[in-house]
Amino acid sequence: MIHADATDAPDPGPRRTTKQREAVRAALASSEEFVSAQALHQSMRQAGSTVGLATVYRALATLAEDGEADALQSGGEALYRACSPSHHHHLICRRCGRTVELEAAAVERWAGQVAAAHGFVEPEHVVDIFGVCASCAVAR
Amino acid sequence: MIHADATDAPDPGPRRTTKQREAVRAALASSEEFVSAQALHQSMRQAGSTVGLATVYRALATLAEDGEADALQSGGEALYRACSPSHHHHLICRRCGRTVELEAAAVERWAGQVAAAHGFVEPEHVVDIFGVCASCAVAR
DNA sequence: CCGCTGTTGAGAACGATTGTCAATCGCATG
DNA sequence: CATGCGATTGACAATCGTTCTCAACAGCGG
Repeated sequence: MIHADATDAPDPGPRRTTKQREAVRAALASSEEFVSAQALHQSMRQAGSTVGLATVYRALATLAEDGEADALQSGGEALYRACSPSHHHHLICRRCGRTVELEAAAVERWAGQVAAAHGFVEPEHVVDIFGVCASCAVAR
Repeated sequence: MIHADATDAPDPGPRRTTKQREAVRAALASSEEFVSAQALHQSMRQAGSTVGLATVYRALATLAEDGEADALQSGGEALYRACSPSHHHHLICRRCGRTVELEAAAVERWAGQVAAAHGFVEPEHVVDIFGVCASCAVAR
């Protein structure tokens, strides 16, 4: 209920290379911002693809699982974005979705220490900053 | 799509004191952990209340809006918890849901500075740590 | 006590996501 | 290169959390 355990999926399983998954990967890579599965599906269809919605959902799930994409929940829907493989956080414009990847060793350390201090193990953390980027700010 | 703007709801509006909203507030206060609207509704019904599900949703939304409850998304559903009015973050057990409120002035400062450094204004941040608490860890 | 409104409960409606299942395709193998 | 197993796909139905609708109801200021 609270949170799925990462150890519940020990087996990434076989993973075939298909046109569809590659197409989703490419479409995702072509977007600088976080996009929803539905939006990605629509833009792929408009670009001539015949990929199915369910396939887009499945592909995004596996990409996120494999660490090739970051996922976040916003406004009741899941948003995805191609991202660098190393651990990082995000600074996201809540108007246009423009995203900056952040490294923050100090925050990592803090999270680990706080968890340990309270007897918690296997700490994971969610750290995202939302704001209005410079260009959106002037456009008001 | 990305994130609702806090300034979109400038008017908290009048807010009447009703038995139902008080009941929801009380039910929420009686839980140490984050609970879903559905779970809260069920426990209230089992306790003899005849409150409607929609009302629970509405009450939780207003409580969160008024800063009397914290909300977070987990596993595709919204979870709520009565919380102290001051700004804080959470350390949450992903097995039992036990929650510790955290103060972290350093993180607040960091978030503000990072946002400013990238030209972002009106920064808000989401910082939560998930882990397995001591008692759940030994129970394995 | 009245009346104006915000609120409620039941159920329908909704939208995002996932499940189902037969057809298809990747890929290792012979 | 032909073959076969099984993962993957696409269309569609189903599910699930949440919100909407609307008539009945209940705070609360006067």
